[in-house]
Amino acid sequence: MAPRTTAREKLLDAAVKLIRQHGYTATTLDDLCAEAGVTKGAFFHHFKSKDDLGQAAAQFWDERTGTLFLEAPYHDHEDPLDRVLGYIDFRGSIMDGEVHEFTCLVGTMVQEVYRDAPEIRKACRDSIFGHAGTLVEDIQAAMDQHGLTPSWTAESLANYTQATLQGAYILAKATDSNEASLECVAHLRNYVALLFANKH
Amino acid sequence: MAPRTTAREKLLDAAVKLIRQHGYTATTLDDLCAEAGVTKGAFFHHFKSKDDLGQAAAQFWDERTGTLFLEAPYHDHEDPLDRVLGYIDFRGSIMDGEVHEFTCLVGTMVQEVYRDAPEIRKACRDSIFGHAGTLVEDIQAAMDQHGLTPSWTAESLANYTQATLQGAYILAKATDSNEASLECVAHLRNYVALLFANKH
DNA sequence: TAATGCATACCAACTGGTTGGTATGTGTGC
DNA sequence: GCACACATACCAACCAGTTGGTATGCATTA
Repeated sequence: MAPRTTAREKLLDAAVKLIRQHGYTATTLDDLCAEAGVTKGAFFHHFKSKDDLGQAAAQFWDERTGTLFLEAPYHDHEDPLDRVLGYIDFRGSIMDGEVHEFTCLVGTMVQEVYRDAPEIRKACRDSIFGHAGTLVEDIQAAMDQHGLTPSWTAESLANYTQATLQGAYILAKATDSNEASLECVAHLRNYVALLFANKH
Repeated sequence: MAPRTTAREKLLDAAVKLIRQHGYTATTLDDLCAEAGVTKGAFFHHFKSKDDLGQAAAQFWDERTGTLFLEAPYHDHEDPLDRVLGYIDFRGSIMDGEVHEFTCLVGTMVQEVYRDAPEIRKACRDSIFGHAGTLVEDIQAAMDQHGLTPSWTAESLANYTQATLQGAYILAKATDSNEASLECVAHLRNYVALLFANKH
């Protein structure tokens, strides 16, 4: 990925890192500027307020992760079910390194700001549900291919994957480890496999 | 439940309410004292610091929710699988009212403090995994009764229920609604039902 | 071609209000 | 009297945001 050169991009990178580590409120403007290597003046040249930065960070996160998933190998499978299972496997494969490196910016941020910063909440919602939306087509295709007409929808299953992954991140932060999180990914994979195991 | 009479209990109630609404860091000592109807002097008589209150709040949450679940009707089922499924149904039945009323204090708090307040992180971990632990016996009994010897463990399935519920709370905060959350509970229930649907 | 004016991207210092916490005082019950 | 459970007043540090400035680039004009 091209190195960030502008102050705005540096601040967004700093926001992704520090907010995942410390939360939104505990991350101060001074922290962000120090991490980005710019001054408060530069900050306020690009952002109207701290909340403006938070909203931009959620959108930036959505774009960046969107690119990551767009280029992920699970799209290469021909079978839609393999794509869905491959997506879950991919999510597990990137649950590595320091906890803050693989946990989610928007899931972290929305927990504490959902009442006080509606614009940030909406940006977080759009990121989470927008990302879930990228899975719906493959899930629906797998349902059609298997002749499934269950009581649940492709959309609710897609949302469910995001909920369990967000919850896995909470377990990671609670334990400061990825062990319980990876077990959750295995259960999620098992659930999807079970759903489509039934023959029609 | 008996009304809270001491300042300490009032502060803990205030902490549960305000931290679920605003997050830990954004909830100030002044906010807590105002909500509890006491002064800073009372606060610091009972708590050494804000972080001390945070740790006590996590423990208080664990005790209070422990009592709630201990008295929940799902224990009445004779069949252990019915108790597990009943537990999930119960979790869904209390996902009602204002979002902050049914979301989780410890899941909210650990997201932002896990690096900066290890004592709070541990109290949150103990609450989450301790609560998961209360399900292990029923899950194991259901496994034994159904003759299941899967690759996963009762403990990992118990942890998985907590992860998906925590994630469901994140979706609730992102959408300011319980709709997506209840769908997640339905998927969780479906998964557990599927696991035990197989005959031996 | 050079001067000028303006826009942009910053910088360093500053500000008013807030914050977590401290010091001291007071009332009550034993 | 002392311990306890508070209340009040205060403090130093911190916070988000502001202010006045500089440096640079670009378009326009003479």
